[in-house]
Parts: sequence; structure tokens; C-alpha cells
Amino acid sequence: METVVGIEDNDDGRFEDSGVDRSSSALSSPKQISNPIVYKLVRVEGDGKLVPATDDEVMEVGDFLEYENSEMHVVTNTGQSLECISIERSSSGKLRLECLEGTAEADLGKLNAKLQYIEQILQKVKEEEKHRISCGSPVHSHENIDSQCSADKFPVMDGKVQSETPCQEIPSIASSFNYTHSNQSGSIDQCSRPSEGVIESGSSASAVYSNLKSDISMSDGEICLDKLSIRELHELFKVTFGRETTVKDKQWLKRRIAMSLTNSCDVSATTFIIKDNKIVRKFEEDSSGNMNAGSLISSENMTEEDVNFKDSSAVDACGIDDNQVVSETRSENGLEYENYQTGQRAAKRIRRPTKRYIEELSENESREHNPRLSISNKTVGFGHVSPTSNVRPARNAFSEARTYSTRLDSLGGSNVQIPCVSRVRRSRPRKDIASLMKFHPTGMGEAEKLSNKLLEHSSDAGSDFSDKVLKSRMPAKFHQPSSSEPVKEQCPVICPIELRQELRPKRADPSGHTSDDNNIVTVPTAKGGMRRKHHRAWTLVEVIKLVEGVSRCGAGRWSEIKRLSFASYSYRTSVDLKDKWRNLLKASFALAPADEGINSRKHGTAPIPEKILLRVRELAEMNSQVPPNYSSSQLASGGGSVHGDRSGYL
DNA sequence: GTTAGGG
DNA sequence: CCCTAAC
Repeated sequence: METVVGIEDNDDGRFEDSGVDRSSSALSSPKQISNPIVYKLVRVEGDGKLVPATDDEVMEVGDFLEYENSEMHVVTNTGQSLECISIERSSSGKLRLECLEGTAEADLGKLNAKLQYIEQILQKVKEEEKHRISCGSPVHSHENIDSQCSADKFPVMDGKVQSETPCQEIPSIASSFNYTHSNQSGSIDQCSRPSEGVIESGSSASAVYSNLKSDISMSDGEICLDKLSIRELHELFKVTFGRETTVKDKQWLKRRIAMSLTNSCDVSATTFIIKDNKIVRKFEEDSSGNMNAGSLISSENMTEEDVNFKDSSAVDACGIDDNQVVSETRSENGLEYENYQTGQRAAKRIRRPTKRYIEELSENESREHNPRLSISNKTVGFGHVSPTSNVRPARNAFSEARTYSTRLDSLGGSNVQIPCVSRVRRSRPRKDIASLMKFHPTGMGEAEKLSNKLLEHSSDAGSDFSDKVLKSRMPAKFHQPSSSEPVKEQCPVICPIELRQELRPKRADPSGHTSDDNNIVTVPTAKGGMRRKHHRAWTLVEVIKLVEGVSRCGAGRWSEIKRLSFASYSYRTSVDLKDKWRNLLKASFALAPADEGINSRKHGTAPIPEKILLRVRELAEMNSQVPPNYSSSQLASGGGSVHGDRSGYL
């Protein structure tokens, strides 16, 4: 049998070489292999050609081939430099059986019967496959059966196959990689849960593979998988992964198998939805075989235990008796079961995707617009994604992913950093929210009101006024609960001009999701790199906050001001505050003293109300922050006369 | 890490 | 807004 690696039918034929020396540390002693089952790690090209698996591809299936001890050996295959993985029988010459709760014994007759059964199943699969191919279904992958697994390599079948592996040995990987039959007959019930007699336990059936000499072509995993019963799926699972599973979820089994066959996570053989780090089954029985196109799948790293967890909850909840759930007590790597028990699965799901995975997503994104991909893509990145995100149009996710940014800085702290993919918008609120605000009925400019208030409040010491204003004026519904996104632009106190400025870039963004990215322009730097220019116009609210912050903390304490007044403005750094303050100083002192207080602003300059500029100047004077050009004369003329009681703010 | 200043 | 020196 094979572990098919990398079956995504990409035609670019980018699998040039399969360096075949990835023998894991354990694989050193080929001669220990008494009755090896040889696995070729191959990948099937679009035309059905088999190509040796590359290292990367082998790594891809590492999860499926996990084993700790040297039960597995990699030997070089004959002729072709394909990599082979063999499974060695235990030193005693007896195949180890996986058994969770007891010692399993399989008698040969039953084994044979099972083998036949498996053969039938596989034959059925083959037939279905042929039929489907004849119908012109696209062939995505082929399952290649290693023809080397001839019967003579499986004396097991002739001799006694007997399980002697007690449960205690399960952790040893030997058990996790044994090939076993489903215990259809229930003869090995010692290993099964009494109430669920059909758990496969294992009699190792390496001979199964001898039945699989011929290729089994599977076109789309799910197509034929859908028609299989659980047991058949179990068989296929074993055939595919070389180990048994106790998972009773057909969907999961199908997906897993299909994933293996296609080496892709883009397998819609399940109907999963990721919600808040948890996999929730979509309550749809798949008997019809119509895998929901919109269904979500988790990342490829989803573990069996994850699914089991899901199963046990979901199935129990909805009473799908067909899918009896048995906890997978076998531990594949020792940790998973623990995770299962502790429910610490979230971390796994948000595990950062591999580079390869990212590339795959990108390829698929550009090649075929598969909604599931986008969603899974998104899901991978957003462990904390809110439930509603799942129903977000796929386009958003795409645009999100496409907004590749070289900047990897933290975005407000709460974002999961998935470089290149699923980048969280670092940004302004959505246009729609701002649009709503735009219609906020106001007689006079809110900005004017605010600036007036600012001046009013500035005379008393309680100067977190901006925050209060913002909060009081901002309807709660405009807050996005699950995000730490800045809400500044949502504040109605934006003068019309600035509001337009705010909205302009957003309008170009249909999703309103990457508005800030629209402002990113890259400019070549002298050093050869491209630096990103990120323009985000200062809003009046921000300016007011800044002024307020300076009055409270003093100019120069930018980090503190940021912390106090711009905590929610992740995109404003302390340097930004400093820069803006510098500009404000310039602007304020550029004002003609006679024009103070009146709306005689310079043509074309920033629409910052004079009152605010005045305030800036006051603060500057108090701090002796006077732009060089305006040092003495203007300071003397306008400065102290406006308000004399500023010291309280410093 | 923060600030100041130049570009 | 970026970069960097200086602290």
C-alpha cells in the first residue's frame, strides 16, 4: 500500500526530485525487516503518472506516519529511487496488534475472512473508480498500491497472526502503525468497547496490501467515499494510512482519506465549521454525498483527536447513532490523547500553517476559486475568529490573504500573526460603520462641538475628556466586540472634510476590510528595498486626543500619551504622535496671531480648527516647545494671553 | 524601548 | 510616514 503523498494534481510538475534519504533516524537497519511492507511515497501527477515524493511531500504526511520507534524502516525501493517505508513486525515475528483495553488475539481464519472482506471493499472502490472515470469525472489522484507487496512477503498470513501486545504497549508506536482489520466479527472484542462492539482492534493484516497490487484510482475521494459504509471507510483508512482508526465519523474518515489521497486539505468530505476554535459539525448527513461546498474544514493539522472530540460532542448531541463515536484512545504521538482529555485542541488548530500549506493556498487561490479554501485559509489564521466570521464572504478572506504585507509588526496586540496569509487588517473600521456615522444627524459640525468642548474642558483638570466624549457619543452597537480595532473613525465627531478624507480610501474597498492597505504604497529606498508608506490621515478626533494627551502628560511623553489616549489606535505609534505634534506645532505657530480663534485657516491646509491649534500653541508654550522659526516674537504675542492657567495640565 | 530629529 | 541616532 502506499501512502500517497502530494496528490494534488498540479500540472506544473514541480516535483523534480525525491531525495530519498529522509530515512528517519529510526530507519537504519533494513535487515531487521523480516517481512517488510513497502510503501512508496509517491505523488500522482495530473496525468496519473507517479512521481516519487519529495522530501517536502513526505514531510507532509509525516503526521500520518508518525512513529516513535524503529518499527518503520525506510528502504530504497527497487530500481526507482522511490522511498519506501516498511513496517516491521515485532521482533518476535508476530505482528503487534493495537489494543487499547486488552490483549487481542486474532485467529487466522477470521483474519482471512477479514482480508477477503477488505479485498471486496477495495474491489468495490476500484470499480467505482473505474466507473467514475469512465464518466469523465476529473481524476484528482490515484492511489497507488505497491506491487511489491506480494503475498510472499506476508508470511503473516500463513502463520499465526497473534497479537501479544498488551495495552500498555500502545504508546509505543508500533501499535499506532499497525495495520489492523476492523473487527467485524467482533472476535477481538477484548479490545473493543463492550458497548461498541465494532471497534476495530487489531489484527495486523499486512496481507491486505497484497490484495492491493493493482492501482486503485480514486478520483475525488469523496465521490466514492461517500458510498462507503463506515466499515469500508475504516478499511480504506487503514489501507490509506496504514493504521486503523476508531473514529466513527464517516465524514471525518472520508475527509481524512481523501486528504491523504489528494494530499490536500481542500477536501470537502466533511462538513465542518470552525467556530471559535472548535470544530462544529454541520448537521448534515452526507449520505447523499453532496459535500457542502461551503463547508469549512479545519487546517490540515487537525488531529484525529480533534475530530473525536467533535464527534463525541456533536454526535451525542444530535444523536446520530450511525456514527458511534469511540474515543480514540490510541495515542498517536503521546500528546494528542492528553489534549483530547484536556480539551486543549485550540492551540493545534491555530497552529501556524506550514509554508507549503501557504503556498498551496496561494496556488489554489489563484487557480481555482474554491470558497472552502479561502475559508479554511482564514480559519487557519484566526484562532480567535468570531463566529460570524465564518459566514463572511470568501472574497474577504481572499482579499485579506492577498494583502500581503511585509510588515510583521504587531497589530494591536490581539492578532494572530500569520505572515503572508490571513493577515489581520490593521486598520480602520469598516466603511459601512463610518458611513453610518456619516449620517449621524448633527447640526453644527461635530468637530466644532468637540473642539469647543475640548477648550471648555481644557480649563479644568479632568482632561480625559476626549475619551469621555468618544465613549458617550459612540453607540455601543458600533463597537466591535470581538476586536480591538480602533474605533476612532466611528466617532461621529469628525468634521465633514475629514470624514470625507476618511471615507475616500474605504470606498475603494468593497469589503471595507483592507481599507488601510489601500493606502499602502511602496516606495523604493536607497538601500534597494521597498519601504512601505502607510498613510493614514489624522482625524480631528485623533488630533484632539493628541492635544489632550499632551496637555495631560506633557509633550515628549509620547509613549505614555499613546498608552493613555491612543490605546485603541493601534496604528498610531508614539512616533506618529510625536510627528503629528510636531506638525501641529508648526501649524499652530504658523497662524497669524490676529486670526486666532476665528476660522481663518489657511487655504488648503489641514482643517484643524483654530481652537485646537490654539490649544496646541498654549501647550507648546508651556512646554517651551516653540518651533524655531516662531520662537520669540509670536510666542510673546499670542501665547500667554489666551489662557494663563495651563500649568495645571503639566 | 523611547525619543528626537531629519528625510 | 519612515529611518535612525541617541538615550
